[in-house]
Amino acid sequence: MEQLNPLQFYKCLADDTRLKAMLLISHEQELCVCELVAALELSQPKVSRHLAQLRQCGLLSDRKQNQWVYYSINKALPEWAENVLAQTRSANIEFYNDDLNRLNAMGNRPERAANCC
Amino acid sequence: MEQLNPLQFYKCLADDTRLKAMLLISHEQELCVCELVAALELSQPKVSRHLAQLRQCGLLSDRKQNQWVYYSINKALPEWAENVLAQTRSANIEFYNDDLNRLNAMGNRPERAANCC
DNA sequence: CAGTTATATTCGAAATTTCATATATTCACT
DNA sequence: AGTGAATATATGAAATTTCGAATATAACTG
Repeated sequence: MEQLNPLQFYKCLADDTRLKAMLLISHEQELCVCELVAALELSQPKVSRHLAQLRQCGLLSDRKQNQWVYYSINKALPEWAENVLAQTRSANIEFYNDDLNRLNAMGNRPERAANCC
Repeated sequence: MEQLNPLQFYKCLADDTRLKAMLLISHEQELCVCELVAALELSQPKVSRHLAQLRQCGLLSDRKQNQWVYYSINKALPEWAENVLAQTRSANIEFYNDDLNRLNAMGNRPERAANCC
């Protein structure tokens, strides 16, 4: 993958679904599609499509475990982009706070325990 | 003007003309429309339209002096947004370096001296 | 006041993006 | 094999964004 260009980076963040997904994932380290569907109250195909775009542009990584696909911030992101995300996340909690509450209220979340065994 | 929302902010940055204009202005403190037209090699109405949008969203301020309108980064920008711009600008010089060179090569630039008398 | 330069705005067309819906795939469980 | 849950993708329509071209405004110049 060629070096992330700032225009492409900001185009990725210039959509409500993608921006909230990025901030939620950044806040939670890792989220699977069904958790994002519940938190954002959006259709599964819509969420999946935007996550695919974020992965293709190099903003997210995914890992498959059992039936779930977990997305996380790509570790290979340039430092400036990491900083941009961190700044945005910590200064705009009210922007995604409702989504965070729905996430925490969600029942039947996939067990992350399996991650470490 | 209501509080700048991160989605609106990133939508403003998600266009080649607007992003380069923001980075150039951030780099030079202040630029007028004709300087941006020369640096970006774009039509005057196109540059003007994008600058108007950036001003309306609160990213830029303008000041009129004689026949020129100078645009600068809005001092009232939230700190996180200022930091985002600063990070982006210093880590992506190659993204707008050609434009900067054209700006410096430009003859007949309006005299900024009048600014201080 | 006529001409020139700098900037802004309008408007419909073109390009891009987003979306809902339907369908495909993969895996777990029985 | 058969069912259901989680995820991905294809497709054409709808919405949004961007653009060029024409025109408007405002200020300086002679």
